Amino acid sequence: MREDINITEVARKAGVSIATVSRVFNNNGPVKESTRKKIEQVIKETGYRPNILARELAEKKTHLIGVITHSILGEGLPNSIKGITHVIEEKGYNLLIGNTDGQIEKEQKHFEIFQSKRVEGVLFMTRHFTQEHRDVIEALPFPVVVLLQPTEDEKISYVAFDEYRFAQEATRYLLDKGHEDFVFIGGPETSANSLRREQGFKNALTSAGYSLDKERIIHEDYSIEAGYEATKRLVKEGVPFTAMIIANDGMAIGAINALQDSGYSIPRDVSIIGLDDTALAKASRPSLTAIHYSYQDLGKEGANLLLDKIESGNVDFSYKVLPYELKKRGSTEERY
Amino acid sequence: MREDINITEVARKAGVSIATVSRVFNNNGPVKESTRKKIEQVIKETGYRPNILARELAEKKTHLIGVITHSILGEGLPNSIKGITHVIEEKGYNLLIGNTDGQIEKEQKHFEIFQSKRVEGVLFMTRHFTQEHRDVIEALPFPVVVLLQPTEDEKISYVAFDEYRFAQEATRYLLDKGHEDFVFIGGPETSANSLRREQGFKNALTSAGYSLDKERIIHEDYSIEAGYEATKRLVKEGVPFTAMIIANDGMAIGAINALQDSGYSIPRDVSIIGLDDTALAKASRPSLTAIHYSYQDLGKEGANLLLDKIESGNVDFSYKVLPYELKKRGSTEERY
DNA sequence: CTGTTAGCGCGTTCAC
DNA sequence: GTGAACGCGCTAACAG
Repeated sequence: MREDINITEVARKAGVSIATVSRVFNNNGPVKESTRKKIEQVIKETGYRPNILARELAEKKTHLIGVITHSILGEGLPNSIKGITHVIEEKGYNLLIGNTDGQIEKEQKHFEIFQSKRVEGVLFMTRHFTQEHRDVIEALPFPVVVLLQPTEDEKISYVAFDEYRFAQEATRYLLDKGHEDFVFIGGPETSANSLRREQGFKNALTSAGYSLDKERIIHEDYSIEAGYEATKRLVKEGVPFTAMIIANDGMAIGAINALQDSGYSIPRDVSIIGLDDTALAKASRPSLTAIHYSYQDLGKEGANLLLDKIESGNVDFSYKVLPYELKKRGSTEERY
Repeated sequence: MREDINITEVARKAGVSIATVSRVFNNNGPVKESTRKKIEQVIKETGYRPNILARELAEKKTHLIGVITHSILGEGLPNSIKGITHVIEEKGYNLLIGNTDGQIEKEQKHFEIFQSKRVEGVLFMTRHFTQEHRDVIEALPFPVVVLLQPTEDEKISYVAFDEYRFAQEATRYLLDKGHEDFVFIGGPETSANSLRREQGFKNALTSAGYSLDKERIIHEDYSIEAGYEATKRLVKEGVPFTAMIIANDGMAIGAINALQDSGYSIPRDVSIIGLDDTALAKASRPSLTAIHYSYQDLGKEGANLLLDKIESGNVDFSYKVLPYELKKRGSTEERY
């Protein structure tokens, strides 16, 4: 482990002033070839790297983007991060990650830390976007783009999926196939997006002239086990149904397994659509018909929007709703 | 969006000197209650947060930990990051992420960027640990802990799993059950850990007195599809086997599906063990017997080791090999 | 209790 | 071509 070295030290070793070292390292201003060589030599020998903190302090630019997220598990966030880094690293920015585990105090705390770190912008993911968030964000000295949630506000830009609409479309797809008895398994009620999916589901049914019993709407925690148990319960209680719309594919896999364990055949007896399409969907037997959307694009679009705000000082409100696609697979199509 | 404000401005508004503001904000040194109140008032009104760059420049501490990783996808990294942040955020450190996509030039580049950013230490994940890495790391002015790879060196500390041994143990488990005809599906040959698993597999067989044909060892890209196709090929070619050891659970799921599609029953006709246990393993039917190990613990242990080096200046070599467990499930046990 | 001042390491004038 | 000196915002040491 070498010692950290600074520009003064390099200048001393090369017998020049720091200004000249700076000129060489940043390749601006004229330097005699011989002194350039000598300085480059010293830089190589010492492994000198300029202290970016000092540079950034002077330039008032940190080239730092923060991401605040409620969860780093699952397929969503890693893909988003991949999309984000792809965009920002190209422009010389680095990524700082703050994980909140869904706790609102931690969200607040990370905004403060990031402000102190002088990040130039933040991409913010949360399960629920509230008035409190709006107030906090508007008081921040850097732009924020919200991911995954419409801000319902003409001020804070966002990039999101149309959760309501794709849930509606998935439901209509099964309605069109003649199904009448539906079950919806959603995520926790604290998830705004799970509620939007539920609304889309309900709307599709009611506008098709059906009414809903309470027992047909269930909330679970997104886990495979929860999907399994909930479905087992439905079977045991004798609730009649031939179609399931399930908020994520983990729970959908659980449902498939539960039904098969109970002697049902899929899709002959029950058709299932997952509103989420991860590796699990393709792995299961039958494979899961699912709504597909790209978290990587979410990250990319969010990062582009944010960089635009940072670099051109654009404070205008804008938003982007990303596309989705219904991937038809074995859980709805006979012999697919 | 508010303006960024600095300590001088706060001092001016409160009619005091910057030293007093500093004392109030950092709660050190004595300050009269009335002036404290006034300063706190101004801080609240202005939303002032100290510029950490300046502080860190003065203190020569950044509280920044870098993670350099070859992939941010899959279950491994997110879990590692969760473990890492859990440890470091408690001590006031933040996480900077650098993704290399497995490209060696990017690894080098990120080490340089991180050095410039004056990170206080780096957790380094790579597919293959080479002499070149050793040289780079030893010239760095901050400690590095390697994750996932033994450094085979008494200098660079690491935390890893015992890939060789658990592959060996998995193989022995099926040997003990009487299997004689094995197939091994590994990851890409550029992955040192995949090779270690392969060695463990081979050793178990040869030390039990069996020899290996080449065709029984296959390398694929870890995807479900690749596992499926490779297995279909084996069946088609009529290679006889009753046991499979597969490097990750994605390919194992592919294998299960391929065998079932070909009319085989698992585990009656073929037993399968995955050397990796993600959500997929429990979701499949039959569920997958797999070697389980914790990436979250990997992150935690790595972070602890690194923080120890950072905070107590401990440069001694040390390493940690994490435990694993064979989770027996349906792909090896009849009616499990 | 409170203010003044010297660095922290760098980029950037402005002279020479 | 090159160097001296200032400023970025803050902490810490010292003075009062």
